[in-house]
This record gives sequence, C-alpha cells and structure tokens, in this order.
Amino acid sequence: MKEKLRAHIENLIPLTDAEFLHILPHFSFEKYNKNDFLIQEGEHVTNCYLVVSGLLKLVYDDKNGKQHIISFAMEDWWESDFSAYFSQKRAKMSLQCIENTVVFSLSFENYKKLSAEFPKMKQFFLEKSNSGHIASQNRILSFLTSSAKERYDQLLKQYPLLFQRVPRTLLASYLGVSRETLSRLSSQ
Amino acid sequence: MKEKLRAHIENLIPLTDAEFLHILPHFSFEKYNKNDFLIQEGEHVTNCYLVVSGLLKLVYDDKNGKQHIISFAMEDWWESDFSAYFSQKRAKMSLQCIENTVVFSLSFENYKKLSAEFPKMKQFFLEKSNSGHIASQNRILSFLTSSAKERYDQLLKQYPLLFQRVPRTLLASYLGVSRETLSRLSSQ
DNA sequence: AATCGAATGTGACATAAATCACAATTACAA
DNA sequence: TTGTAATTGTGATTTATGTCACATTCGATT
Repeated sequence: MKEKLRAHIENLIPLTDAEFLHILPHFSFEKYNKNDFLIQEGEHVTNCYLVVSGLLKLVYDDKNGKQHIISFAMEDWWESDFSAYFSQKRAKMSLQCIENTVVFSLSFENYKKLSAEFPKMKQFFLEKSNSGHIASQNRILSFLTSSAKERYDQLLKQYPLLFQRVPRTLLASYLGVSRETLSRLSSQ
Repeated sequence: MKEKLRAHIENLIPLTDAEFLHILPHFSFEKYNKNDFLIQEGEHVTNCYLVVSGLLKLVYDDKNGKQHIISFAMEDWWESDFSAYFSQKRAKMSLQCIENTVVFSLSFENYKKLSAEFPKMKQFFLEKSNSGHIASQNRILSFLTSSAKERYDQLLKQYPLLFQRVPRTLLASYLGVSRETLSRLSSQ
C-alpha cells in the first residue's frame, strides 16, 4: 500500500528510495467504515488525509441544521478542514465517510517536519495547494456563471461515477439546490 | 517603496537585509492607470501581481458577453489568472484596474527561481497559497449557505470600503446577482 | 418472501431573483 | 456651463427554485 503513496507523490515530484524511506513514517495508514467521522465539528483538527480508496464528504452544518457539501474527496484527493488544520483550531466542518475508506493520515506536526526537512515535499505541498486553490476558484466561477441545470450537467460530465456512488440529497447539497430541484433537473 | 514589499513578506517570514537584497530584483515595480489591463483574456500569463495600492478586478467574460467578477484585489493582495500562470497557458480571465494601481510584478520564471533558491520564499508562497485556498472555500460556503441578501450583508461587513470604491454593477457581479437585485437588497 | 425505513419522484404552491422598461441621478468631457 | 454617457433606482412581469405534502421505489434485514 505504501506504493500508492509513493506513486501519488511521484506523480508530481520524483523521489529516491532513500527519500521515500524517510518520508513514509510521517504518514499513518488508516481504515474507516461507512459513516465514520475523520473530523467532527468542534474537535481540534490535527490531521489531513490522502484518500487511497473510498469516498468522503466535507460537510458544513448551518445554524438551521442543514447540511452543505463543500466537497467530495475521492481516491488521490487530499482533504481536511484546512482552515482549522493550518491554524490548529477547532473544526467548523465535518469529514465523514460515504463509503468504507482507506487513507494516509498526516499530522500537522509531521506536515511541518516534512516541509522543513524535505524541500521536495514542500514543493509537493505547494503544488497541491496551488491546484486546490484553482479548483476552488473554478467552483466559484461555476456558481457565478452557471444555472443549477448547467452545474448539474458539468458535474455529471466531470464525475459521472459520483452519480452511482452518492445519494441525490448529497449531490443536491453539493450543487447548492434542493433535492427536489435536482430530481427535476435530472429529468430534463 | 521596496519597504512595502519587505513588510509584506516579513508579515509572514522574517528576512535578513542580505536576503531581501537578493530577493528584491526578482520583482518589478509597475504603475497602471484606471481601466488598464494587467492581463487580457487570451494572452499568455507570465506574471502575478502584488497590489501595493489601488484596486483590481479579476473578471471572467462568459459566452453571452456577461462579466463575472471572481475577485477584487486590494492593497496587499496577490492576484493573477493563477490557473494560466502556473501552467503557463493563455488567460481565461482578465485582470483590470478599477483605480490607478501600483503593483510588484513577479514573472513565473522568477517565481520558480525564488522558490528554488530561497526556502523562506517557498514557505511564503506555500502559506499564501494555503490562505488563498481557504478564502476561496469560504466563498463557496457562502454561496451554498447564504441568500443573496446575506452575502450582501457579509460583504458590506467585511469590506465596507469596497462600497465606496466600486460601482454597484461590479459588486452585483461579484455577489452573483443582477444589479437590480443588488439595488433592492441595499434598500431593505 | 415480507416488512420497514430510507431515498427518490412529483404535484401544488410560495418565494426569490432575473429580466425588461424607463426614469432619475451622477460624472465627466467638450 | 452644457450636453452626453454611464450609473443607479424602481415598477411590472416572467422564470427559476424552494417548500410542503404525499406517493413510489429501492434496499437492507429478518
């Protein structure tokens, strides 16, 4: 399984065997079951996660008790409540399994160590952060420029598998529409 | 004016005089007039910008010719079409002056040099990217959880000055509502 | 196979926001 | 100073989406 982590990193930054050997112990390999929480709102956020297999949802619960999906995290995605992670505060969001999920977990402490001791890893985190930033900006753009129907079509086109793996209610929440509206969009 | 750049960097990462002396020449100091473009859609994006004074808008023009404001860039903000900048492609967005604006400009080449030669600068860029990512995610969250009126109130509270500096049409476009709706929100 | 609960679809209606049209105001250049 | 264009406000109407209610389907468990 370590090979998956190595392949993931080397997809951006080539590593020597020796380097990977030093890097690996900073991560911990963990398995979770469907509905388990990796992060619960209000807790201190000490880890971020690389999804090896399975599916997570990053959720914000508003004052009215409504759930809002900020993102789904699939294989090869990094996820956490990054705002809380980087500032070492309590989570405003929850990270929960939609399916049984396998992850590599990285504590903030080890994140700092890796960044400080391995320029390549700092480079890796920088590139990941840049692409995360760009992905978020694209999502903002789709809210600004697209109707609910268009956002639905974009999502269906970009992640067709998601529609088999995720209940409609969650897809609706991710798209920012009610589940009834989503149901009507899908029959148009 | 270089002191402004130094103060901006040192706000995150302390530098020695010698370090700053080496870093400074990687930036170029530039002045633009109201309505000037720093980036035009379709051009190669070779620079990102730190705003020293003035105000920029990052704009996406959709197929119907409608403008959408992805962000405003004020003093102390970094802005570019980062998607195009990091991948060295053509701009999908434009970056234009709302007011006369003074910036430090950083070419992608120099960005790479700085990152490679100064671990502190790589750290600086990493932290900036992280906070940019988080800011974008918060904006997504406000689209998911808040009505137009609530987004209006949030913006007014967070950046009250913006309402004196920016035409309503642009504020509306940033909030993702029509200018008529914005006008009605502001009188409620 | 039968049963229960969760997920989904759909009709009726309410509400929010877009659009269109035009008036009023402001900013700016000749 | 005047005239022109850009900006803003507001009414009337249309459209998109939310909300509520209920029926249907699907899936897991016994």
